[in-house]
Amino acid sequence: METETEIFKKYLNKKNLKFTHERQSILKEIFLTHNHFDIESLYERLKTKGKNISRATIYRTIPLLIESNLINKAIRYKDRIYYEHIYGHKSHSHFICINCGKIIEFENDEKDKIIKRIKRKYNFKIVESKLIIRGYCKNCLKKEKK
Amino acid sequence: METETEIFKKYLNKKNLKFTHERQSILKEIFLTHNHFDIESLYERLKTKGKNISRATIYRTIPLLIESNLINKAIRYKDRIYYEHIYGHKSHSHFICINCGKIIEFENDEKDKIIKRIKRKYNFKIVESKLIIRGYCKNCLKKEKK
DNA sequence: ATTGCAATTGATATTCATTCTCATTATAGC
DNA sequence: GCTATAATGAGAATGAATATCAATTGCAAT
Ligand SMILES: [Mn+2]
Ligand SMILES: [Mn+2]
Ligand SMILES: [Zn+2]
Ligand SMILES: [Zn+2]
Repeated sequence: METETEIFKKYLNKKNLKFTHERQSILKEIFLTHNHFDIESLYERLKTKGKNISRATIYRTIPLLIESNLINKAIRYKDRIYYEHIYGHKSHSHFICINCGKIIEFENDEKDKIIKRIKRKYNFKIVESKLIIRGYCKNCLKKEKK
Repeated sequence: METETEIFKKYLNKKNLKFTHERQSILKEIFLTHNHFDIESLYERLKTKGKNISRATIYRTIPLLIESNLINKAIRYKDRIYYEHIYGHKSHSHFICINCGKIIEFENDEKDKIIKRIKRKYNFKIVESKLIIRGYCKNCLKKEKK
């Protein structure tokens, strides 16, 4: 199985783009843990580690990682986009708690069936599909009752 | 079957809010046709008809209509939110063409099944759920080939 | 009809994520 | 190392959405 770095390098090469230190640091930081992340927190995490990479560079790198099929937009919450790894992870959907922001992933093989049917029926070229559930998590419901 | 106006009035009443001319005009314009719409185009449509209602008022009225279960957020495209009627319309999902913005609605009873299962399994209180497909429509694919 | 008062409005300022600009610097192939 | 081209950082710009606030309106009680 190829490493994330190999995949990213291959992609950049194909597009005549460069594997800069900044892109390397961003890639490394993102794949350090398997968490949903947003740009601002990624920026802060890098800063903490002494990597003063500008927000602009991060914003410019994200689409490249998406194009490389390494990450994806997972969900939008409070005007921020949360991304996630997809390389090496089974496809899944998300529930997000409107109150506390907690994200729960769940399997849904049925979704792929729906997508396939729609694709056949309408002759679309599908780029992405998402099933998102918004609501209140167990914890937040408990608190509310008090 | 109650009219949209009756429903909206009832909701406003319950919340001690007022059925103003502005809110009436916005409601009327929205339910004039069954189309997905965004705030800016709604603002323009009202203007054309001599209703100079400020954007602020429209932005403030939309959440009230959502709370009344008359409309809903349908899809996000190019940084704009597109809304749609839900009152009197069967639940459905959306495909949107990334190239031309065309929206196609499709039935998906399976979605409700998924949602119910997830709800049971995790004890969520579900507020909304969406299945969205992004890609290229037939027309845009045809053009691309040339 | 008048009053009183909370709700509403419009104009404008503000916020905030994201994108753009551009002068300076780094990368990679020769 | 040299060169062409891509990339970067700093800060400005954008644009949808929200907040502010003085002036206005709706409506229920008199
Ligand atoms: Mn996930
Ligand atoms: Mn629709
Ligand atoms: Zn929660
Ligand atoms: Zn199209």
